[in-house]
Amino acid sequence: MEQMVLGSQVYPYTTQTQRSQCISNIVNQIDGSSSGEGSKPVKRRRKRRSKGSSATNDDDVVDMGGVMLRKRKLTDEQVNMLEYSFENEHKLESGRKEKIAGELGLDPRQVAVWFQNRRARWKNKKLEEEYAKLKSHHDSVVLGQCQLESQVLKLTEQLSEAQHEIRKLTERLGEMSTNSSSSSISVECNDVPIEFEFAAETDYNIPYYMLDNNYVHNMDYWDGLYV
DNA sequence: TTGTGTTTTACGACCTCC
DNA sequence: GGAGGTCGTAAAACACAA
Repeated sequence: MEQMVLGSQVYPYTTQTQRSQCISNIVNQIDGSSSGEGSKPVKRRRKRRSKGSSATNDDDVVDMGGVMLRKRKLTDEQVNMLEYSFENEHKLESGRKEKIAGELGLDPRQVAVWFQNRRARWKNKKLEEEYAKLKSHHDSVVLGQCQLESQVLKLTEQLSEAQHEIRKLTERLGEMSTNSSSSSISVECNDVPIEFEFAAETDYNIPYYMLDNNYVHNMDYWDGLYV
């Protein structure tokens, strides 16, 4: 394993990629320490730990040219405890933060950051759940709409066929009425009994139709509406 | 081994509340 | 004004395919 040294700090690396990252980290460190506190507000360079140093416990808090780099990965136990605490209360007041930090051996700032990130993850999850719920509802509405549209199509076809039948019957009745003295005639269309009544002392060419004992439409009115 | 995508930790900027 | 919140993002850590 190769290594680079900056002051008392050692940056180990094994690959060219890691070497480049070591260089990048060192350059960043130098930039950070050399960029003095100028008159205008300067963005402070973020404290990052070096790629080479594996970090799992408090021993990983190292001094990098005056910048303290803390451990990155929390232990499973710490995360479990934080999760448990988060389930009880998503907000983190000062006293609770200090208490958790003390119990877990963490910096209060780390606890605060962990809660901030955890809230963000929780919010994202909630949004995803909400989206899934809305999408499911939307899909079922669309499906219902499709079913209704197909039903409308089917009924429209049936209506058209019925109108066609009625028109043919009317033509036949027109011919028959000239030879008949009856004021009504009963026929069947598609197994549906239809009774035609001719209004007395009125125009024989404008009949009313009874379907299931209900007057439904005048032919011209129907044609005007649906054809 | 390396490139790449995802997750986790950490921070800066800005906002709100007391 | 300070504490603590969100938001956006950097960068390390990690997982995994090629």
